[in-house]
Amino acid sequence: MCAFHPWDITLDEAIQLQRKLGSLVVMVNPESETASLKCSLIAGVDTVESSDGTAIYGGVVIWDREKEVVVEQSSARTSALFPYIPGLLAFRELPAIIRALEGLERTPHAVICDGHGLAHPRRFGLACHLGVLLNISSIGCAKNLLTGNCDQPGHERGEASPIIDGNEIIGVALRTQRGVKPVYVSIGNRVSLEEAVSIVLTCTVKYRLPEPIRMAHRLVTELRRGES
DNA sequence: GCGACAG
DNA sequence: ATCTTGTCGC
Repeated sequence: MCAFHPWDITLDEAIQLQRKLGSLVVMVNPESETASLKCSLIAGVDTVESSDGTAIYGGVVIWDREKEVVVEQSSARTSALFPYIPGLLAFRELPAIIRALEGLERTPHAVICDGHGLAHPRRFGLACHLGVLLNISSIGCAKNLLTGNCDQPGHERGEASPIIDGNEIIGVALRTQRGVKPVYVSIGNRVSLEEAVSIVLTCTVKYRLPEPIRMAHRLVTELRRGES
């Protein structure tokens, strides 16, 4: 079982938990900028369901963005205890992700998540949830918007436009490659939005999605193939 | 009430 | 997420 807090809870309890933990998000990197630049180990996490939907495969890959190679990976399989509900994704995916992370020997500088961080109705998406529970730096990198609106960013790699919800900027739409759809980057925990964007950009060498996310996706998909 | 809705 | 073959392009 996972520590931290229960995962087999009701919908109302999950929402209250998000409101409670939301105040613990740290929107800056406590480490110095110079120190963060030296850290090249970035992890990506992802999950996939078993074909019958009763199990979750979680995977994590640590990517060295300087050498551009995978240096470590870990995975886990857990029972699915919570349904997929937009806004409550963390309660379905995090148990498997956390168990996968516990299998790592190295400590990455930051973890990129396949989903939102602050760009969430209650400002507490999966990336925030993971970062707060483990007290680590985390980044949300989603393929679609959940809440808020934004203009289309310029078509060149690196161009971005803010995601606005009400009167606050909750993330950015970021063009990671020329001519591809943008990804939606937001703060998870212990990073600034600027550093989150920088990390995502340095990890998108060739494709739309950050390399650590692509590798983690590949890992869990392969696990399901061989165990279903 | 109606539409939107990460993976 | 998933249903799904070929096909256009580097």
